[in-house]
Amino acid sequence: MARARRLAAVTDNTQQSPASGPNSTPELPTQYAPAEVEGQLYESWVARGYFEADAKSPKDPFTVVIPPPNVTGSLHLGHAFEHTLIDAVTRRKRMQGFETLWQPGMDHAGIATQNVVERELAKEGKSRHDLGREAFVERVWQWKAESGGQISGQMRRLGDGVAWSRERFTMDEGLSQAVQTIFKRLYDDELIYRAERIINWCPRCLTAISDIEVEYQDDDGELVSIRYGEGDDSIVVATTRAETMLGDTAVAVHPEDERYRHLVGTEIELPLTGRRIPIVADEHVDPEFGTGAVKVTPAHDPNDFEIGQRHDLPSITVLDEHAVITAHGPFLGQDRLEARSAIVAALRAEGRIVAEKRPYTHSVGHCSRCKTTIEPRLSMQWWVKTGPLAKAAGDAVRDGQVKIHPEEMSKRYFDWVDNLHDWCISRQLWWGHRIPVWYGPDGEMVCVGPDEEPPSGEGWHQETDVLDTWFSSGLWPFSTLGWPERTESVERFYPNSILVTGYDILFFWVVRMMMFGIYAMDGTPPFHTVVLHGMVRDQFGKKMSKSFGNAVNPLDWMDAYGSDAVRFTLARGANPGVDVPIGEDWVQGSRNFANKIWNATRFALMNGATVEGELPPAERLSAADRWILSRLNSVVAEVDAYYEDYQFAKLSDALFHFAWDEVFDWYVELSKTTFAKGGAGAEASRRVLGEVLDTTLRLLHPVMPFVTEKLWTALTGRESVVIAEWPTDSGFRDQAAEQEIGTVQQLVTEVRRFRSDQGLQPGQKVPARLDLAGTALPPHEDAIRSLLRLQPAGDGFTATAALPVVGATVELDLSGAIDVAAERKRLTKDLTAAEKEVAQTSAKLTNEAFLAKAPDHVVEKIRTRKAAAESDIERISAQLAALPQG
RNA sequence: GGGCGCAUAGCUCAGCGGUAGAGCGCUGCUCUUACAAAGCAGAUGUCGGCGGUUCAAAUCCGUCUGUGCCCACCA
Repeated sequence: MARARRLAAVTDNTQQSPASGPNSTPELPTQYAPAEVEGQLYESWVARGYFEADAKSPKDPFTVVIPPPNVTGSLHLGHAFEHTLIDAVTRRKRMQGFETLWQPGMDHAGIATQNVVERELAKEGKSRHDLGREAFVERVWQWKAESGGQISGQMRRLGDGVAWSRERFTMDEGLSQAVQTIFKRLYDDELIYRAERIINWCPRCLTAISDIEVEYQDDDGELVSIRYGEGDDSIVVATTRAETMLGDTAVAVHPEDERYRHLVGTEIELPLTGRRIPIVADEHVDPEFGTGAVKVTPAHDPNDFEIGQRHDLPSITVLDEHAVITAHGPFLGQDRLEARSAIVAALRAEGRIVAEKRPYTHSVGHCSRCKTTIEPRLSMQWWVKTGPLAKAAGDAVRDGQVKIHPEEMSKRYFDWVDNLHDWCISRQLWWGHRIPVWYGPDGEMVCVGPDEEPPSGEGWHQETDVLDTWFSSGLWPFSTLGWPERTESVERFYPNSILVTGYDILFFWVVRMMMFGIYAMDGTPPFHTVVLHGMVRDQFGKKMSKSFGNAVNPLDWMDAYGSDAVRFTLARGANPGVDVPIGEDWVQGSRNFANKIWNATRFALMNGATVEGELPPAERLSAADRWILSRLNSVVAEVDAYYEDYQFAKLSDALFHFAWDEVFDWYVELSKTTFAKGGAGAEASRRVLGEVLDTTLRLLHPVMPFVTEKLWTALTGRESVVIAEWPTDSGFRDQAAEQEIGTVQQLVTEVRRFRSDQGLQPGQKVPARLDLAGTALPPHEDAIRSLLRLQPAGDGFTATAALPVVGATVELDLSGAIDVAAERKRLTKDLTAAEKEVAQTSAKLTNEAFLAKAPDHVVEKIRTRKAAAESDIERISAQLAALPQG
């Protein structure tokens, strides 16, 4: 209450010098309340169309697509992070006058979404088969409607400046056309084919998945050694997957292996089956491993499949799609794990287990969606022949058409594209783009383009498989613009300017976009620059996960501290390509920063800061004014350079320190004296303060859009900072002023230190005499006295302390005796440090080798250091001498 | 098995050849007319170990230890 009354009084005092413009009597509370500010602002930006992009605009385009979030749920902190970076970049570009398109949308996320909806159904005790394909897909669309709404609500909350009117979904009519078009084209170019191969099969999802959807983990298995054959002709194989032996069609040994050479070409009996299988020689076998003999199961192991191909072996499938044994006999109908122990038991009964099973840790593939152990399975699937596409995708980066930030990441990119296997694109799912191929009654196969009628008639039916979800997201940079139509948007906004995404989907997504973009768009890669960011982690650098309990819902933090605070924290942690730890304390810190900006702007408004009119010429400005303008322009240049290099942490930090340490802690404090004096000096400072805040708010806007909008419009009375011009460096620099203010800061800090050490309360007024002769400080005497709470030296003034500093002397009259011991201790410590510095620098400056080889500026620097240390010694000695005895 | 990276203040991280930095945390004093979500002052590091290059090394090279990630058809 008391504070509120005091504030009212202050506001009254400033009535005598009102600011011009519509905001001269601002109604800003003393604390920034994000919740009251953020909500309304976003919808007004949307309503005014700031985020929409016009393909007909004469401005240069700047395009970036959203990495489409899966419709499986809600956004997490990682999305908030990614969106903050993209939003910051696009907001700056918009302010710089580009026709800016941030393309929004979502991904249907085939297998992931199907799984989520199947789980929903399971709660009702149903499976998708109870509904049938059509009804199930309908059900997924319903889910999409709900989940998608939630996601767009979160994006609004974050402040994402996306072109909502252009929002797309990978299962849209238009995007589905794009999918069909590219499929048909690839098919006709023989870059898509159908073939029976060993694929990664998930026995729970009941679909094939691609190599990168398999996650390998070390699992504890058991290696058992089994004797095949009888007597001298027997051979012992080692395996972790005994159940697949029912499908063995050979035993392989290394061609050079002396132990088994005599057996190659012979046949032995496969236990439990009565079948006879050949022993073949194959380079793939490692004679050092196990017994040096491998059982070969072409239908259930990728390596064995290849051995089978080389030796023309049959493939016998013994596991069905659920990974249940199909081979007739005692094991029929058993699950793979059940069968494994049953078969080992049966073999033991026959005395064929020669070495007891031993623990063996090996890498086993799991479905990235449901964690079920992958079953390699021979099956008929659709493939993209990646060779030529991947070559082009690699070359585009190699020849510099596409740049990857940070550059070290391009190594990983090359490792990947240069070793790419063909891509299995068919999925045995219901949710997704159905493959546009029709089969005829006589085994015909017709690929149907988007403008063609599918064949009809007796016996024709469409392929039931759908496409891998990454097939459609690979088209995202141009399908969202209306391709395959040659729309104005395609012409204008392709290629995209940049892509911002996590390094974790470099292979999944970026490589696919590169391949498809170059292929579909006549050799033009989809973007010029790829900016890869890290993963959000908790405050200890641990991975965030629901099961570990350290996952954070970004909305909770946005509710508590505001979106700006969350965004600023994330941006401030965003060093290129590395993971970003974030903790609630840090978000609080950012909220404090927002509040600080809020209050500094309140101060400016209460004191009539203005942005109207030309900036006064340098001759009419005080040293403080020139200093802060000089610094401001340096910071503009610095922040701009950081933006061009996607150094979000650096630019945020630079702004944080400039605003808080320089503008708020010094310039604003100095200006209090100026404003109190009034006159032309105050008039000029009001304009300068307005300028500095105006520019600082613009610079901060891309990262902290809400609070800057509220304050900037209050300060300037203009429409919106969203469409304000991005600041440019005017080139104004004033070394002399920077130095002069630096001296003021040094003096003030030194005297404050003394006051603090002497146990003086911060507010306590102290009579003092200032001798500033011979320095540039006289114009700052009032400010110095005010900052240090120094009163004029009255009649009974007796100096009890004399502080020589920066060539000036400050004499203080402390009513009681000063703590001489404390001060002496302090000064002695400083003196020792200074003497050490002199010793070190002197040693360098007398070192012949150093003088001969070090560059001039380094030598000069050392000289300066030595001189500074020497003058410190002089100063401190004088202070020590001036201390009263006792 | 390959490849990449990291070890700097209590915590999380910048710096990457010329006096050790930031945020948070910590200590002390304060409601000093924008802000206690604040102000002022302060403490804190043989920059993982060992060698080497250099006038000069947290920074470059080698090596050891610890640690993280990615890739791989280890039966």
